[in-house]
Amino acid sequence: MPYDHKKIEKKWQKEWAKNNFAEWHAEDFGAKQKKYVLDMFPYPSGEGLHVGHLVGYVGSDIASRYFRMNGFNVLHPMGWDAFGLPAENYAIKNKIHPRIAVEKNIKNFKKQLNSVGFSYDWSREINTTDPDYYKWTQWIFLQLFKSGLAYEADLPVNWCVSCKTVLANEEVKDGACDRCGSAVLQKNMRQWALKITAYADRLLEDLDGLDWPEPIKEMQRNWIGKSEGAEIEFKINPPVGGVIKVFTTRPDTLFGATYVVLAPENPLIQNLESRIQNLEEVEKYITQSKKKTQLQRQKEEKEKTGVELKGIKAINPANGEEIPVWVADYVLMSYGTGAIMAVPKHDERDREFAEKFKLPIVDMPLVNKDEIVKKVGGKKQTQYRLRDWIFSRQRYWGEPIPIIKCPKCGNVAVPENDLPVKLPEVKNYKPTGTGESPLAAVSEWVNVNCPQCGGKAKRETNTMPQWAGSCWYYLAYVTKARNSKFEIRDSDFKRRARFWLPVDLYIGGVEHAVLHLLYARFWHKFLYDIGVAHTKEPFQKLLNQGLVLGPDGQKMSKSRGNVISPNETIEKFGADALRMYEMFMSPFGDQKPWDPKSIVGLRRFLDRVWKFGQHFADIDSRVARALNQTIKKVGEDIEEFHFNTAISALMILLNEMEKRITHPLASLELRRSGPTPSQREGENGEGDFVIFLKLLAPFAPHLTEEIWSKLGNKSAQGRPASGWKSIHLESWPEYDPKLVEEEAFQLIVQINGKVRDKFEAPVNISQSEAERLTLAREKVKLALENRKPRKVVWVPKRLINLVV
RNA sequence: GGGCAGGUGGCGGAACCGGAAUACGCGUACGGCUUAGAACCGUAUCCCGAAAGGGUUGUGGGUUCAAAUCCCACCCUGCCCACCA
Repeated sequence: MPYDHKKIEKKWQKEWAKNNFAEWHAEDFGAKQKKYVLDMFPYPSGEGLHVGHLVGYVGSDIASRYFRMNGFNVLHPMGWDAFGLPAENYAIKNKIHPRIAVEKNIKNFKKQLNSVGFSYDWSREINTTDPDYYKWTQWIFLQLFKSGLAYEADLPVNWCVSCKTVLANEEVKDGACDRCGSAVLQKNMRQWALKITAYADRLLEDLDGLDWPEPIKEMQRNWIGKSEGAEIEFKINPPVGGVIKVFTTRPDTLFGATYVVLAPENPLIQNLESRIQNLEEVEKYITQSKKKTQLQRQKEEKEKTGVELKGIKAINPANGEEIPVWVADYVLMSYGTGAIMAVPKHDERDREFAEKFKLPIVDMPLVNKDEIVKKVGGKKQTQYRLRDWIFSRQRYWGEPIPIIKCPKCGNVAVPENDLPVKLPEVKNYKPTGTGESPLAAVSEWVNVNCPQCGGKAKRETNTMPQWAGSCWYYLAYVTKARNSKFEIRDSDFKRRARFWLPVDLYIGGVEHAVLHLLYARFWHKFLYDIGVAHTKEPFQKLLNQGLVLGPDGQKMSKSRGNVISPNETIEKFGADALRMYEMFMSPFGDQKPWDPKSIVGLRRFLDRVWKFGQHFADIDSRVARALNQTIKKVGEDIEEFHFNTAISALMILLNEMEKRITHPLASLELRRSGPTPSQREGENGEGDFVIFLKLLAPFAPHLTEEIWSKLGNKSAQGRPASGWKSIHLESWPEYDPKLVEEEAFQLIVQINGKVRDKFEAPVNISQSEAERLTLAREKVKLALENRKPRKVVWVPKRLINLVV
C-alpha cells in the first residue's frame, strides 16, 4: 500500500509548528558551533511559487537539517522582499493596493513553503515593507548621505518607458529593461545615486577571499571592469583654451595615434563651437545620436558613424603632429574621459572607422609605456567600468528617501528620531510617467518644515529601488531574535552580529550575480566602515541552484503556459517526493527541464521505504558494509550539495537491504502489499533500517518522522511533556571506517589494455600472487597465445594489465 | 567580438585525483499478480553480430600499458558581458 502522504504530511507539519522545538530555532550565543544558512528571500508575487523556486530552498533545508543533526546551532530564517516593481505591477494590474496585494501574496507564499515541510525559524520572519524594517533601510541611507556616498546630481540615466522610472545600469539587459523587456532611453535627469565606485577596488579585491562559484566572481570582476592605463593630454590648434584629455590602456601605441575622437555628449565640443567650420553638420550628428536608444545603437551592428570637427586639430604629444578631431558615438561619454586617441593600426574599432572615413593608418614602433607617459606629461590612471548606483525610482511602492528639500538649506536629512518616513496611503499609486513619483501628489505628506531652518520645505518624493531592502536583510534576521524590533546601533546588536556573521552558506540564483550580490556587498562594506558590521564580507560561501525549465525545455513563464506549481505536485505525489525529485533530477547547480514522469520514481522509492517500515525487517549482517559506505557517502555528498548522488546512494542501500531480508514472510510481504501487524523491536535489521531512516530524514522529513514514530520512538501524542522525540533531533549516524573498506574486489585482467577476464581477489593481494593467479586462468592463456608479457602493470585494488 | 560553463543510451544523469563507460532513476519490452486495468513484483534494456568477437563518451589528432577524464585544433549548446579605448 502506498502511504497516505496527505494525511502524514499535514499531521507532521502541524506537530512541528505546534511544538516549535527550541532545537529548531537558532540560539543566540548558544554553546554549539553556529551555522548561518540563508536563502535569497523571494518577492511575494501574485503567481505564487513554482517548482523552480523550491530547488534552492530544498537544498538549504537539507543542509540545515543535516547540520542540526551534526550538532550545529543553525540559523535558517526566511522573509519577504516585498517592495519593488513586481509587487507594484501586480497590484496595478489587479487593481488592489500594493499593501493589500503583498499581504495576500505573503500568506500564500508562506502556506506554500510550509506545505513543502521546510524547517525555517519563523520567529525571525522579516518583511522589507514593514515600517519597523524600512526604518533601518532609511537609516542606512542617511549614514551614506552623511558620509557623502549618497548624492543628488544631473546624471545620464536609463529610463524605462513602460515602468516609467529610471533604472540602474545593472537593471538594463541588452539595452532593455531587465524587468519588463521594454526599450530603455538614455536621458539626463536629476537623480539620487550611491557612490559604489568609491568601493570598486575593495569590491574587486575581496572577491579573492570568498568561497563563491568562480563564474560569479568573474561576472563581478567583469562588471567592475578595472583597467589600468594613462590619461594623456592633446593640445588643441587653434589654441582655444583647454585640451583634449584621453584615456588609454595602451600609451605605448601613442606614435600610431592618427586622429582623436570625442563622444557626442562631450562638453568640450561646446567650447570649440566658435571654431568649428561645419558646426551645423556636427550639431545635427550630435542630436541624432542622442536620440538613439541603446537598443537602436546595438541593432545598427556597430556600423561606425561620425563627423569631423573641421577647423579643429589636435597635436599628438609624442611626435608633435597635427591630427584631425572627430565626433563619433562609438566613443562613450560615461567611460574614461569621453575622448580617445585613435590608433587604427592597433585597434580594430579605430581601424574600421579609419577605413570608412579614409583616415591615415600608420605603423608605429611600440615604446615603453611608463617612459612615454612620463615624456608627454601624462599620468597613470585606473578606470572602472562600474558606474555609481542610480538610486531613485519614480514609483510608489518603495522606501521613501528620507530627505527634505529646503529652498534655503538644500537637501537635509530627516532627523533619525523621525524615522521611519512612512510611505503614505495614496489613492493613485500608478506611475505618472512625468519623472515625478506618485508621492508628489500627496501634498499633506510632501509639505513639511525644514528640520534645519524651520522654513517651508518639501519631502523628496522618489523612492528607493527594489534592491535597497535586500542589502541588509541578513542583518535583520540576526537583529530580530524572538520577534523583537530591529536595532542595529546598540551593543546588543553588535554582540549578536559578532556571533552570527558572516553568513556561512548563501543559496540563490545566478541572476543576482551583479545586482543584489554586488549591492549588498557594497552596503556591507560601508556598514563595516561605520562599525555596524565586523566582517568585511557578508556572505562567505555562495552556491547557485540551477534553473528549472518547463517540460518543453523553455524558461517557465505564465505566457508560455509551462509553469509547474508545487501545489498540484504535492497534492498528487506528496512534498517528500517533490523534494526528492527536485534534488535527484540533476546536479544542484545545473539547469534542468521538469519531467512530469520522472517524479514517480522517487515516489516509488518512498513507498518501498514505507513498506519496509511497516513490516519488521530482519536484514542479514552482510548489509553492514553497504550501510557504512552509505553513511559516509550521503554525509559527504550533502556537504558538497551533491544531492543527486546522495539519493542514488540511498536507493542502492534500500535495494541492498531488500535483498538481504532473511525472514521469508517479511520478504514476501515486502514484495506484495498487504496488511501485516508484525513488528519486532530490537532486531538487528531494525537498527540498520533506523540508520537508513536518519540518512533519509533531511530529504524526506515527513515520511521518516512518521515511520520513526511508528517504530516506537514515541509519537507526538501527549506532548509537550518529555514524550517527544523527533527523528530530526537525532544525531547523524557515524560510520565505522573499517566497515567502509571492502574485503574483496573484482580484479580486472587486461591484455594490452583490453579487458579479457576478471576474478574476485582479496584487497590485500600481492602483485606476485595476482600475477600467478592471472597467468593460470584459461581465458588469459588463450588470449596470450604462448606470448610472454613484456611488461606487467599492477594497480592495487583495481587491475592487472599484461603488455605483450 | 570577449569571458565562463558544458557536450556521455530513447530521456534526466553517474563515473572525471587516468584504471570495468553507461551507477541510480524515467521510459520501453516481456512475464507474474488481477475478471480487467491501475498499482505492485520479477526479468531484460548502449550499438553491430546467431555466436565468437568488435565498436561506442561532439569531431579530428596527440601523450600513455591504459583516456569520458590530460594536451592541441575544430564544431555545437547554454549563461554573462558587449563600440569600456
